Amino acid sequence: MRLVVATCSVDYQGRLQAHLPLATRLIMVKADGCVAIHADGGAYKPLNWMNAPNRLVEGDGTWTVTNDKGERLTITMTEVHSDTSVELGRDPGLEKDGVEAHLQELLAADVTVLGRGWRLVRREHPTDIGPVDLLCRDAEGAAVAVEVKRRGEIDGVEQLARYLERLALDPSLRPVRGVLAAQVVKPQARVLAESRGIGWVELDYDALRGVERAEMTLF
Amino acid sequence: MRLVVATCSVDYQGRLQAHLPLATRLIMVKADGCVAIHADGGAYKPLNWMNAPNRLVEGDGTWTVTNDKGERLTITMTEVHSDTSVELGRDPGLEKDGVEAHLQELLAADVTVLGRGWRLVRREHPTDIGPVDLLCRDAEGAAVAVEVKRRGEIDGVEQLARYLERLALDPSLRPVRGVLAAQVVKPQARVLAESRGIGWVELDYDALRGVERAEMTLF
DNA sequence: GTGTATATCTCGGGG
DNA sequence: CCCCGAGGTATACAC
Repeated sequence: MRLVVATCSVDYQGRLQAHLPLATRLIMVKADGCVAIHADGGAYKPLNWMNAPNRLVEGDGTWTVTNDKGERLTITMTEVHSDTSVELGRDPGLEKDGVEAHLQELLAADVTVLGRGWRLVRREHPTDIGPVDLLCRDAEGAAVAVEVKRRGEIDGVEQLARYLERLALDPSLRPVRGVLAAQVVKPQARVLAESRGIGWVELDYDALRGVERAEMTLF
Repeated sequence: MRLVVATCSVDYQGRLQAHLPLATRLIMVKADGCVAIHADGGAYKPLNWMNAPNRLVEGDGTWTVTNDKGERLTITMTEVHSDTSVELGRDPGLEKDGVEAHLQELLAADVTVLGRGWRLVRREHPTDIGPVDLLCRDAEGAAVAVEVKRRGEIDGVEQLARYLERLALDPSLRPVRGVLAAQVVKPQARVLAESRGIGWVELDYDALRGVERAEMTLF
């Protein structure tokens, strides 16, 4: 990784046009070639950047970074305050827990959390516009499509509604109803869901995990 | 801005739980207090981070960053390879051109681009689920809701459809139709729009800007 | 490659 | 503060 502190102006031309007036900034060049220009604030997002793969040409006080999509980043430096490189090596990567995929796993392991007597037919049940998170049958044997979210918002309801439209075309599933399952279901999402005849349920992640742990201990 | 290169492991607990095994990384601390841990690849996004405002406590080989939302980032360093600080000063900020807001401005300045004889009623016309980008009247005086996007995709059609549902409840607007206006309208979006009776139009950004420039020259 | 969904999204605006 | 919408979203994954 190369770290350059320089007084510079920057121009980006590609998906939009953007210009940074002259100021002192940090320019980070990673091993994969990506370039990021950071100010001393504004969370982790750089002011400007160019992802890999790209080509970096260092000219006289000007760096030009281009890629195959026709994007171009031009850094014009009036003064370079420091220019250091450091070898970091390959990173073992981030281990996550508590994202939607995990929530879906926990639910799939015991869909009776959603309703007494329910059973799982299939995870990631395919439709022609994308996969439904969980396809279940309720105690009466009726099909239920479940959309799992960390946060239940309007777009989750829309997504489920689109799937329901498709699933309803399959005679073996009809009639099919939908349930939005999330740790939190926002008020707007509740309103929209109810107005479309879609159910919703809030999940307790820690309890789900506790249930799983208890069962793993049991067997 | 402070830049520390260290061999460290990292744990984050908050919106999810995440762990980074021991490896050498760059730790960036900005003037506003935000902390980001970068590997030597993976675009500009850090592996782990903590936004401002927060509290950073430096202990013996361990940094602990906490905030009021109950999030906690713990960095355990086994070796510090370098630790430098640099004064960057306040950044003048990014100037953008070519984003949706600008597209909407250009369209609002001349809605006849969308249809002969159209006139603009209001920009950001409010509904109870959000504002419609442009509300117009066509040559016959019928209401038209226009959703402006840089790229017209399925979610833009859904968004406009939701607005149309609401607008149709207003007798003074009924009947109201919708048009998705974008520089590019994706095939799926076209299909979905047409199946819902929503129109779509592709815009030439440069031409729009040229028209505006020409008019500004004229008057 | 396009298409679809997720994200500790980030960021900004409005109430 | 939350809610909502845009983003050069980025990123992963399926087709």
